[in-house]
Amino acid sequence: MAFQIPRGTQDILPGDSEKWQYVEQVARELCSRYGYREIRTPIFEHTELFLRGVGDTTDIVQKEMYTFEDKGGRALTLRPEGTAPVVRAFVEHKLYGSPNQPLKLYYSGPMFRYERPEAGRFRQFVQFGVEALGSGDPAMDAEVMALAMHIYEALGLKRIRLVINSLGDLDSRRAHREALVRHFSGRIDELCADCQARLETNPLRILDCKKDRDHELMATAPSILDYLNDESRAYFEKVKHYLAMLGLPFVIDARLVRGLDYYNHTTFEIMSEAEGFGAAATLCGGGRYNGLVEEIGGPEMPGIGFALSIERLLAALEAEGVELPTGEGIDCYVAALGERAKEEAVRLVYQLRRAGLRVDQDYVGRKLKAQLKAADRLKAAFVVMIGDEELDKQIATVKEMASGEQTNVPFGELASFFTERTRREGE
RNA sequence: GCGACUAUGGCGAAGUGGUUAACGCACCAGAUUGUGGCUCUGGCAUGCGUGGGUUCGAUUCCCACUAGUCGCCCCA
Repeated sequence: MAFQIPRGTQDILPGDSEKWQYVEQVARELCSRYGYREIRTPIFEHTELFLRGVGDTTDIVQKEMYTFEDKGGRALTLRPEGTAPVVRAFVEHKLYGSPNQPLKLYYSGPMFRYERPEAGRFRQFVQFGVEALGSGDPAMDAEVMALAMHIYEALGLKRIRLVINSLGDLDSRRAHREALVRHFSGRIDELCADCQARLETNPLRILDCKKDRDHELMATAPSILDYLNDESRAYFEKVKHYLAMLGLPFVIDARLVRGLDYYNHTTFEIMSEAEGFGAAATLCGGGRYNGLVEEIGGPEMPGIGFALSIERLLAALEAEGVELPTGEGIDCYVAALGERAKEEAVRLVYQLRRAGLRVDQDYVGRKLKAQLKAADRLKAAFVVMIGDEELDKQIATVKEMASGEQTNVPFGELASFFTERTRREGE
C-alpha cells in the first residue's frame, strides 16, 4: 500500500456521505427552528486560547492537543473542541453588543485530539454543537438539553438517556473542593497515582476516576449536590423543574463532572443505551460555562452549550437499526446501441437532467445487455433504449425496471413522461 | 501514553517452511443475434500490511514499524 490515511482519521465514502448529509441537515433544521444560527470558525486557533478556555489541568490540554508552530513562529493548535473558538469569535466581534440576546449559535465541523483511536474515538472527528450566550435563565439550560434530545429523537433514536448534574457556582465549588481535599487527603495513598495528582490540581476529577470507583472513600465522598449554596441549589431545582415541564426524562448523577474546566452549574450528557457501546456511549456532552466569556476577554456573560459527535450519532443509529438514506437510485438510464444512438443519448441525457431528473448513461463501451445490468445496479427506475429503429422513428423504447413493462415514448415527450412518473412516485 | 489480540484478491474467509495460495460474494465474458434481476460455463492475488532477519527456500518462524480492534486513561 503506497499511502495510508493518518491514524485515527477516516474517509467518508459515497453511500455514507449521504448519511452524514442527512444527519447534519436534520440537526441544522432543528437548530433553525429553535432560533440558533450557524457560526463558522477556523480549524486552528492560537494555542493560548485553549490553555485559557479549556483549562490547563485538563487531559485535552495536557496530552491531546495537536499543537504546532507556523512559519511566523506562532503557537497554533488544531481545535480540540468548539466552545472556546465560538466564545473567542463572540468576544472578538463584540457580538455581546448585539440586540439579539441571548445569542444562539450552532456549528458543525472537525475537531482534533491526539488520542489512541478505538471504536467511537478518532483523532479527527466531527462535532455538531450549540452555544447560547447571554442568558443565565434555567429555562435556557432546559432549551439546550431539549434541543439535543430533539435532534436524536427526530433521527429515530429511542434508547438514549439524559444525565444531568450541577457543579454549582464558584462558591459552591470552592466549598466542595475543600471538603474533598479534607476527605481524601488523610488516605490519598490508597488511591491511584492519577488521583493523588488530582488532589492538588483538580480534586473534583477524583470522583470521575474509573480505577478507584469502588474504593470505600468514593462512596463516602462529599457529593457536590450537598455543597450547593442556596442560589445554586435553587438554580438546579429550576432546571429540573423545566425539564419535567417539557416531559424530558432525566437522571441525576452527582459524579458527572465533565472534562473541561469551564463548566459550572448545569452539566449533562446524553448516553446511548444500545448494546455494544462501552467507552463511546456518550453521544453528547454539555453544560453551563458562566465566566468563560470573561476569561476570554469579554464582559461578564453567562453561556451554555453542548457538543455531539456525528460519528457516535451514526454508530448509535446503526446500533438501533435506523435506516438512513444512502443516495442510491436514479430516475432513468439511457442505453444506446451504436454510434448514432450514442450521440442521441448524450444529447438526451443532458436534456433530461436539465428537466430536473437524475439520469445517467454508459461511458465505458458496454453492450446493451451490460448497460441494462448497469442500470439495474444503479437502481434506475426506467431505462430508455435507443437503437436504429428508435432513431428512425424518433420514438424511444422505455422500460420500467420494476415491472419489466415497455412502452414507446416519442423523444420530445420523454422529459414530461419521466417528470410525471417520478413526481407521482415521490409523493 | 500502557497492556492484549489481529493484518491473505474489491469484500468475507481457508491455508502451508518448498513447484499451481481453497471457497463464497462482487466483478468481467459467454450461453441470449437489441433487453437487467434467476440458472449454467469460463475468467479474475507473479501475490499473502510495510521493512528487515533466520533459512538452500517464507505468505507460513523471529524482530521492528504501520494500521485496526479490545481493555486502561479520557472523552464526543
